[in-house]
Amino acid sequence: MNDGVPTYAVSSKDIESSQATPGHQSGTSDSEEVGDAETGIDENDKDEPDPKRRRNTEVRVSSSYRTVTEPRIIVQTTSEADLLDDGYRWRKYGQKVVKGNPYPRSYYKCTTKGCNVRKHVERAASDPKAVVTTYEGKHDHDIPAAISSSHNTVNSNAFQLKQQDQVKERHSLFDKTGSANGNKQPIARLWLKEEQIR
DNA sequence: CGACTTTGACCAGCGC
DNA sequence: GCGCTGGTCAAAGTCG
Repeated sequence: MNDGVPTYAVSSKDIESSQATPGHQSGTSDSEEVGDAETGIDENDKDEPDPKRRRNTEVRVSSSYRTVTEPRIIVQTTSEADLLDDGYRWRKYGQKVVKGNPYPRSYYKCTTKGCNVRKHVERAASDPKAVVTTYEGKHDHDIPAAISSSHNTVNSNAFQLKQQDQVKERHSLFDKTGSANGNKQPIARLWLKEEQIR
């Protein structure tokens, strides 16, 4: 997959299972197709294609274009919440159902100006409670102070340290506040381990 | 009013 | 060469 790209993964077993999932049929692409409803809508006016469609995009930054040189960090958390608030602000830009996993994968971008960090969030097929977050790139900025979540800030600091020092360690997150308030933020466990994925 | 989410479509790589 | 799959874009809609 990626060669020479340092990838920090966690619980490779889970990741493996979520990737491979043998015995799982794709079953996608129901024979839905465009049936009939659409037809008859300004057929003649082909001059104006769907506004949704973007035809002439100058430069597409497709995944394949990227010369994967950014560090990829895979973080697995055990949480009931889909989105793990790590202190940064993210904007969702897509969601896709990937093969072998009944749960959709969500794509987020860091909304900080100039920061091109992306992250993918998906649940493990085998364990719905396991949320796998894949970070691509590194934040070249501080955690936005606007984020009002002290407990999360602690988490992010720890995470940032992991990124920088690349230390392998295990962390318990949201522990103090999570149990104290016991509602907004579920207790999540973050497993960080340095690992090379080839 | 601004920021964010949702959702469908497009595109390129990869496998068969 | 074709079809499938994953990843991203962008407009519309929603919420604070």
